[in-house]
Amino acid sequence: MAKNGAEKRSRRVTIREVAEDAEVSVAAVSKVLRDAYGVSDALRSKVRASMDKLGYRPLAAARGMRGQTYTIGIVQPDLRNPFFADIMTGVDNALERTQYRTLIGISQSSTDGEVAAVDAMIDRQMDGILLIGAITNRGNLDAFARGKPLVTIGHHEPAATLFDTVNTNDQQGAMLAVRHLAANGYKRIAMLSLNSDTSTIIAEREIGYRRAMMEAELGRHIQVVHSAQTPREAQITARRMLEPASRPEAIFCWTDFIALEVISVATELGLRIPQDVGIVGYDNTMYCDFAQNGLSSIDQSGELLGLQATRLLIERIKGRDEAEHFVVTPRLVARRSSSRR
Amino acid sequence: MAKNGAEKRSRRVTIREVAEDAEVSVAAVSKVLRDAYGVSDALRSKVRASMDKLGYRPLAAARGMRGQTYTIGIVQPDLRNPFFADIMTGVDNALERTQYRTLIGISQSSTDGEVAAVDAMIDRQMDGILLIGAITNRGNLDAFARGKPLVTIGHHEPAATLFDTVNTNDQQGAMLAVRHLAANGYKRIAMLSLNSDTSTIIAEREIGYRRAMMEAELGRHIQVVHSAQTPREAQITARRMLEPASRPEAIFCWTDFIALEVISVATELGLRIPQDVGIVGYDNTMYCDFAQNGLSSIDQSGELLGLQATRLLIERIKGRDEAEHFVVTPRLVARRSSSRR
DNA sequence: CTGAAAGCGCTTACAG
DNA sequence: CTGAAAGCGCTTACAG
Repeated sequence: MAKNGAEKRSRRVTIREVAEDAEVSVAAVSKVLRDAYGVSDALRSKVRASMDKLGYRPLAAARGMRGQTYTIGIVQPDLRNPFFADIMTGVDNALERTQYRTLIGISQSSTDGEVAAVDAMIDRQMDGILLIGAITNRGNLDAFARGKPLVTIGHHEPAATLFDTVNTNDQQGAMLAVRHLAANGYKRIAMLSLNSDTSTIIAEREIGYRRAMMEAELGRHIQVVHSAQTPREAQITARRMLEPASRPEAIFCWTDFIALEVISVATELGLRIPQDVGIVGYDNTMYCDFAQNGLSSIDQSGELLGLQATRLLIERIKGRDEAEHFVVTPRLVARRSSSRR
Repeated sequence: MAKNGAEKRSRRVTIREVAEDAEVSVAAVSKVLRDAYGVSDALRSKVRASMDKLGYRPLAAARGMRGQTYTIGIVQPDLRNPFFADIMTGVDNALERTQYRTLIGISQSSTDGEVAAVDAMIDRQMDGILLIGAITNRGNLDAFARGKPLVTIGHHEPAATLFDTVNTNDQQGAMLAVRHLAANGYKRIAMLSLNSDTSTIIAEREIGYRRAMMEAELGRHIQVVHSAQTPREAQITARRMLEPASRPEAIFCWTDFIALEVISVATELGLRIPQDVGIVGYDNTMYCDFAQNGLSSIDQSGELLGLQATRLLIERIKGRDEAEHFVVTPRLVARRSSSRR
């Protein structure tokens, strides 16, 4: 069994060996490790020297049994969405010059998957959890938050008290998209949304879409189509939407990723963008800027969201227990895909 | 300090409470948990009932102190490269119906970052480590492998004995790309490679490129240009390569991601693809298939790589200690970007 | 300022 | 088949 391999594996240097080498107590070494108060400079440097000499590294799991593991767990639904990389840039910036490391878990875009992923993080003694694109209900989120400090990104729960939320104003983001398309002369503007009755950001974007359509007196053209987020499903849905009989003049997509699929299908069908169909995405990921895409999109500052969420999480870990709810104002970035004028 | 928040946090149900509830010993509960031998059905079901009743969840960190954590650490250099998602699909498939979970760490594309990321995994008691796109030297890899079972994806080290490697034949992949371009009438074929003197897969691809160019009697046109993998750097390099004076007829890019940048810059400059410039990428990620890209690419079966690497890692965890080196044959997928004939 | 001792939640021989 | 006890590598009161 595991014995063979394990036996041969090099034993770790422990805090006890460092203590022996430095001729101090184990407790003293622990204090140096944690930068705790009440350690003389002489003792500290003696211990540091022994640590270096022996190549000591603290075992996070053991530290976690009593104190912290200095690890933040990030739970994310879909590795294929490049927006996640933007968020992570902000997270990394916030964590620079701290002892914390991040570990990423994938929630597989289902409620069960999300619960399992967060539970796994709690079981593995993360000091705090950053949950991205949550789709589970308030009850579960509260339960998570009772287990560990919790901050969500991309989930609206303004009345939550046990955890913090970080969002852009998604309703406003959708309104920016619709107003922009309307200003460019598009009237039959459809929305290609995510097939989810649990995502609050999707709900908000749909509300914004409807509101802006009404405001622009295009209420009779309101059409919301839902699709799963797999490339395959998105493609099928796009193909259906672009059939000549019912083709909208413009499509507002809930994320860039899906908008790129629509551009692809439209291109295949010989449709010209933006003349035959206008397209606006969401997230303003790096793909929008490629000349072959030229995709207009709603920028929600992923980097800022990641940065702010991480700051809030650290505060929570340090003991804050009043909730904070942070909301960023989105911004439209117009490119070729929607500029008919 | 952390006290306030921590004090309020709900205490976990421990193995001891389960034992009390089921009126058995702690050791008995542990055995049920691990599906160990020597437990009667009666005892097992009694314990299971108590676990469910109390909502018991084992604490991985505590298990790890003596046994396994049932966690596999995956270290990866760049979240923006979509090829990683393909690998993860294979990993997840291999782990289905096992107790293992994955946790992903980012190595920031530097040697120091890679060492730090792997060390962090070891400190956090992962049962095994999957290292993707390694750039560190043999000595460090051996040191990692002495700490934990280790398998690499995308790193050639055929003589390694302490860890397994999983790769496509990168030399062959590059040769496929060049032969395909040559067959399509391109002669001045340049390679846009990664700025790295430590990546063995890059080295192999460059060797393959040179070999195929010689074979096609295009040796005088050999040109290898290096760029960092940030979108910005890639863009600057592409712009330089596409200047009229020195423009190659075709560019073979070390990864799709970079090829998309080249398509973007070429499109901006008004160059037609594939007439004015032919392009082939590597990895055959989902973006290749978008009609606006139509990017020919070398498929290296990311899903298979992930699946096989995970299987090997589990074997290592279970005790295997002879090295295995798995190599997949790459395959060219031709699309519009290179089809001049 | 320093250290001995208890304990975190598990697993592992070992004895019965 | 079952259980009492030691121990994994740390941190945390507490005493000096």
